[in-house]
Amino acid sequence: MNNAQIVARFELLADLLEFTGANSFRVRAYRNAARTIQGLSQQISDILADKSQKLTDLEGIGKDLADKCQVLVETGQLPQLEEMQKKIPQSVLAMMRIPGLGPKKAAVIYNELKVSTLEELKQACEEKRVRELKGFGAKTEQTILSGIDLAATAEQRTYWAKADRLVQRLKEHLSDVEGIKQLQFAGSYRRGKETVGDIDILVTAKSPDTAMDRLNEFPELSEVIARGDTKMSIRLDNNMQVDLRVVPEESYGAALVYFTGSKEHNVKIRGIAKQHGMKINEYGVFRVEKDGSEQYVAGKTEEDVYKALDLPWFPPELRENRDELKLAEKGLPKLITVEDIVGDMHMHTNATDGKNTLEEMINAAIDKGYQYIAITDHSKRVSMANGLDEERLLAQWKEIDKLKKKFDGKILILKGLECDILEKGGMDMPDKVLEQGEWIIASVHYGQNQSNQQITDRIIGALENPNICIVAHPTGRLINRREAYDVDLDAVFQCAKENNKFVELNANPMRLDLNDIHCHAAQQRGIPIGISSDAHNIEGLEVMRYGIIQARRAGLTKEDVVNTRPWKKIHSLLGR
DNA sequence: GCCGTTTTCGGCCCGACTGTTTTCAGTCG
Repeated sequence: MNNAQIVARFELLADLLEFTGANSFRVRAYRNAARTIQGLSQQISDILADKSQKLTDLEGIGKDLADKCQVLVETGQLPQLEEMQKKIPQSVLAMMRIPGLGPKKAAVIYNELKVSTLEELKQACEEKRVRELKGFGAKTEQTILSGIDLAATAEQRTYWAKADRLVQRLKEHLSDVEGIKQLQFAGSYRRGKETVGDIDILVTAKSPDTAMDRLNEFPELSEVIARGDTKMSIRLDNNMQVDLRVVPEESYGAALVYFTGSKEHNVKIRGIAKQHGMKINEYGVFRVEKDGSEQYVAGKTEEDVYKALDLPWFPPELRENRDELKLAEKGLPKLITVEDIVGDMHMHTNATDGKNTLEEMINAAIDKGYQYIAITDHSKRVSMANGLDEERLLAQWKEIDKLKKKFDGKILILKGLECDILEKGGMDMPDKVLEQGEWIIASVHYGQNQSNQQITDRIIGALENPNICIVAHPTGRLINRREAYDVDLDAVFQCAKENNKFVELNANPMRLDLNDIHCHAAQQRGIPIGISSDAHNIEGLEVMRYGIIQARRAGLTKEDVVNTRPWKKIHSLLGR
């Protein structure tokens, strides 16, 4: 049983426990453990097999959950979970996804009305049976009814890049409003998560109503979920929720910390505040006096808030309660920025499935100020993309040799290829050809359903080939669309390290592969990471910034990344 | 269920908003 499967079991158990009204801290313990495991780059089964390691050393995993992990790995089952699943139909849990319906209310509906599916619940609402329950009313019934479809279709988070476009429209809409002083988008958007659930807006304003009235006029608004003195929630036509919060100026920094999250980071710093005899909430940091009174200490800016707790300001991308607090003790890393990037080493032209010509791509790269680019079209196995065979590739490289002269002094153009790793292993191009190139990428496009062993062997085989420089999108996942293929990244990293090879962070917002956790693991092993656009047209070069955000979440600095260096340095990194 | 510079018990972050009550429980972030 792999980590993802263990995580799913623990999450399900947490849901079931919550539904049965278990101690909420116990529920949280399961969720925390699931989170920790999700963030591991090593398999639980490997840790168990390694006598020098202990599961209980992991944060949030004590004796009990360590035992449960072991049982899961060894038997693939968890008796406690089986028990609960027998008692509670899984369809009941879907009710808890309806906005406004939590575990308590869902349990009442299930126990009193014997309703266990969304379909039955809809019927019960329509027959006005729900409003008869104690603690329920006509309004709640209506909320449930309108939320049922949402619960059925929801669960899909929006790509960061798409959320960003919405944020820009909201920013524009709220920009020239008289009375709004400060405005910032917070939440997972600000932390740069690869997907975003909802949009959080924080403002300071003369009166909350100015901001709320303006949001109320947003053209994409479909309904107002709630509106109080300082807080307003709306839903948009695309079902996305937007929360607006208005705070006083002296609380702006504290509120920004609070609403940027993550929840886990906040819980942690609240604990630290307590140790300091202080309290932190969205209004500020307060010293708690012996008589119980509270004294405002800080809150105007984020820097003030962290400083009051003897902490440095954390870039939002690091606020995940992974290891940022430990890092802070020796000084936070200087995270990479998009300005550090001096070249792009993965792009396609109209020779294969790209839209633009060689020269168009080159000129676009010059406009971006790059020192160099690698032209890396597909190899022939990717027939769908009109992949290059030996003859066409050599012709393209000949052309590039000419262009090298033409663009001399302006930009360096590298002869590259995105060469497929064949299903049976081996490269989709003879070595005698590959060795004439300057930057050969290896990637898996076919046979993605193969076993862990097969896929791992294929990638390792590629990295051991002296002509290969880097493995592209190493896990093959497509966010919200396709799971990663079953690959032993530990073994891949090991091989990359031994052979002076690199791994890619593909900046396409649907890929972002490697993800933040894997990039961090590669960094810790000292494997240089190449951040590439994988552009298929000139506009595609712009996705580099999404890769940078992901890299920042991984804690990468300029030094960890391949294409922050001049080409000559990269050449020597490869041991050439 | 986890955790420990208040250390093996007793905490565990904290406040806004809603709907249903008639002072508050539930939900959410």
